[in-house]
Parts: sequence; structure tokens; C-alpha cells
Amino acid sequence: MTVRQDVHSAGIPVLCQSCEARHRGVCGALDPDQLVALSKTSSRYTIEPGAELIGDAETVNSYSNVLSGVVKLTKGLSDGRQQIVGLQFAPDFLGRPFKVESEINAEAATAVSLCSFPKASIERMMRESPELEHRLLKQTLKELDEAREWMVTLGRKTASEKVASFLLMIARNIDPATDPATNSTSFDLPLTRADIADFLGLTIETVSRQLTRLRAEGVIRIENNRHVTVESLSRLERRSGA
Amino acid sequence: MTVRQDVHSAGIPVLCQSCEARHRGVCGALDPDQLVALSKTSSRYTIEPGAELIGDAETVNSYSNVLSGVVKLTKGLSDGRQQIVGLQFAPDFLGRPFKVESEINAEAATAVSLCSFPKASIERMMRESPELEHRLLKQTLKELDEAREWMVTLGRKTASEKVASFLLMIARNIDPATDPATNSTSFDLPLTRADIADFLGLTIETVSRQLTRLRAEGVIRIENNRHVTVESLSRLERRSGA
DNA sequence: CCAATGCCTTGATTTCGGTCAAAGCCTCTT
DNA sequence: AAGAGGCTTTGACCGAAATCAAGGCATTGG
Repeated sequence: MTVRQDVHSAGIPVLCQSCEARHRGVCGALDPDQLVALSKTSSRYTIEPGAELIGDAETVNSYSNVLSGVVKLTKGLSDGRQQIVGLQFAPDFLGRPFKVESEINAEAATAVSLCSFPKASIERMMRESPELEHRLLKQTLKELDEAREWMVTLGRKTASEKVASFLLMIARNIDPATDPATNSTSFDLPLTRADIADFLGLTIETVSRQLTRLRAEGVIRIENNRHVTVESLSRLERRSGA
Repeated sequence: MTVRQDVHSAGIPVLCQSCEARHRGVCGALDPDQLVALSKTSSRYTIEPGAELIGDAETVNSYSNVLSGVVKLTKGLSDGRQQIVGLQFAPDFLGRPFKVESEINAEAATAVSLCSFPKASIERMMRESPELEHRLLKQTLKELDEAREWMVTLGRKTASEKVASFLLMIARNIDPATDPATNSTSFDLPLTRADIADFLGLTIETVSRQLTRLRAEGVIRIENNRHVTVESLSRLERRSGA
């Protein structure tokens, strides 16, 4: 069980054996000894789009790092209405410490690869390593900020502002090299129209109409229903309602 | 600088000198020595309804415990539209560790009393006491759960479901002794109609009409525009959309 | 006591987004 | 290549909530 070393600008420069990737999410907080121990209990999964991650017996007692792909967190009402309450991109951490569970479902929006560990391993290490808990606090604060940002979008923006805000958010998360000077980006939508609607509190039809409008106005182009090219980021920003 | 002791079912049984009250939020995580040190730097404030707590120079570099009253956290759009993204009730903690600030304003919704400490004191203690950071993580997770719960309300509920959900949430936070058997509660609304509208992503008029409807249907009574009596909690719950 | 002010309610009308319905487009399979 | 099924788009219409506009009802102060 060797642990590969890697130079990292911030934090302890180590790689998780199972992930074979750098994790800002969790592993970066561990020292090499802990990492070796964790590697013994961790394993790597690949999940098909649409598969449930929580509610599923296999993974309910585990935490994971998202290595690639997008996971959607949803909450539903009894009559079937659904709302996406969060999207997890790599290298986000997935799973809820201390079982403060609030009936959230997690589902792979795209193909997803995960590095996951038994709940018990992480919880033990959290007790040993304050740095790990510190990372979790930071991630949780980040998620809280994102959630509040979306509350503004859900409560106060118009349909077209919502769609523009959504495209911007995806652009920022998918393509880390979005250059404001270029003023244009290109990426694959990780969500179907139905998912986008559930994320924005709209219907599929409204989402579709707003995308059509943005296309007609030359702000974006869409190929094969998935691949989006933003022709003018600044125009998209102007439409996102600040 | 004596520190009063108090028997508490969970956690370390201590009282903050300045607060003279038990804090699940922060103080409960400290040992008596730390508490004495903190007491030396903490002070108690009373804030008038409508006063800004963040953005205000006096308190921008401090953390606080809410001792009584309700604080609203708001985010605004450039054109003036506003959304309340959280309500802090006693004994919630107020303030943002690690300056992950996301342009949130905090304002007293009612008269509020606070026990506040300089940012530096808390941050130093956080480094010394993992238990304190643990508490912060728990509070942050709680706030995240609440935020996500409201995302469902904002995105997927109708106006009348929103208002019913809001009344239930207030009832649960204001009156901790809400007994499901009794099926009725009574409390003062800590928010004006405008605040409720900003919380629910509605207009004042819609909020007013929905309250009128609930009154007409005998689910609630309202006196002096503030004092609400829920005649039937179960009927209110049924209207909240699960 | 009577403005005046600030909330809150109510009514009339408009509009944005939802609903219903049909057709178009990919992708995958055979 | 054709057909099937699943997304997506588009159109016509509808309805819930916003907007516009009075008016009511407390509290405050002259």
C-alpha cells in the first residue's frame, strides 16, 4: 500500500491510493499514515447516469469524493413535485456527517466516478484530525453560500434570468478556464431540460423557450441538445439579473 | 470574572458571563477557562428592529449569539429586488467563519439582543478547541438543511402553500412547546408582510390575500396584524404541501 | 381631536409562466 | 434503413400571482 506523493500548492501533498487523484474535498486534509489507512477501506465506483446514490443500500453508509461527473441532490414533495437543491461537481464531497439527514436524494446526473469510504473510517479520522473537520466546515459553508445564492434565483428572478444564471453557473463549474477576456465558453450541459427545470423551479417548456430565445438572440448556440457555446459571456451575465 | 455553572443535559455545563444564558451556539463548547477569557472580550447589545447588523462598522468584525429576537439574513439584486435567505432565532450563532462572505446583509427583524465577541477571540479559540469547530459545523449543517428546505418551498410550492409553510416554521421556532396533541398554537409574527413576502418570493398583496383566506377558512386568527393563533395545526400542515 | 404616516387589505386588470397538445429530432436497435 | 422511444421544441390557451390603484386602520404627533 504505497501512497503516491504529489506537489500541491496548498495543503498536504498526498494522493489517495484508491482515487489516484488529488482531493481538495477530503484526502488533502489527511497525513500520509491516515491516508494509507483510509486507502485500505476506500474503493472506486463508476455510476451510470440516473442511478440513485443515496437511498441505495450499497452506499448509504459511506462518504465519497466526486472524481468526475455531476451529482444532483433533490428533495421532493409528496405529490411528486421535485426540486434540485444542490449540484456536486468534482472534487466535492458527498455525504452527510452526523446524520443530520433531511430526506435528500442524490442521483448521478451524468456518468459519475466516486471514491468512497465507509462512514466509520471518515468519522474516526475526523475525531483524530481537526484539520479534516475544518475542511468539512469549509465545504459546508461553501454549499450554504451556494444554496443561498439559489434562493435568490428561485425567489426573485424571472424565468429568463433563471436560465441565464444557470448557464453561467454551469460554465463556471464545468470549464475552470473560463476567461472573462475571451468572453466566450463552451461546455456540455450535464443536465437534461427536466433537470434544469427542477433546478430552477420552472417547467421543461419554459426552460426550452428561454433557451430558444437566447439562441435566437445570438447569446448562445446549442448542438445536439447538449453542447452549449456561450457566444457572449457578458451578455449572458447582463441577462442573469446581477 | 466568575463563570456560573449550570446543569445541561448535553455538553459542557457552563454559562457565558456576558450572556448569562446557555448557548448551544458557541459557549457550550468551551471549557471554563476559555469561557472566562471570552467573557472578558464579549459584550451584550440590544438592537432596534430594522437596524443593520452586518455592513455596520461596529459589528462587522465580530461574531454573536442571538439571545432573543429574530435576525433576518437578506440578499439583494442590483435593481432592488430582495430575498430573505435565512432567519436566525435564539440561540443561533451569527457571523461567518473564514470570511466566506457572499454579500449577505443581516438586519434585526424584531428587537434583538446579542452577545457578541471580536472575530479574533473566536477564531483563536477555534484553533485551540476542536469542539468549538465541531459545533460550528453542526450549526452550519443545520442552516444548510433549512436553506434546502426553503429552496423546495421557493421553487415548487404555490403561494398558499408557501404562506402555510411559513406560519408553521415560525410556530416551530417561536413556540418550542407546540404540542401536536393540542393542535393549536399562538405567537407573535416577528416579520412584517413585506418581510414575509421577501422570504417567500411573493408580493405583499399575495401574502395578505393568502392570510385572509386562511383566516376566512378558520385555520388561523390574527389580532393587531401581529398576533397569530393557529386554530388547527393539522389543517395548516395539510395546506403546507408536505 | 385631527392630520399624517406607515402598514395592511381589497379590488380590477395584466402578464408571465404553466398546462395541454402536437410535432420534430436524436439515438439506439434491429 | 426503418422504427421506436425518449427528449426537446413549438403553439394555443389558461390561470395564478404580479401590478396598479384605492381605501382602511392603527399609532404618532401637532
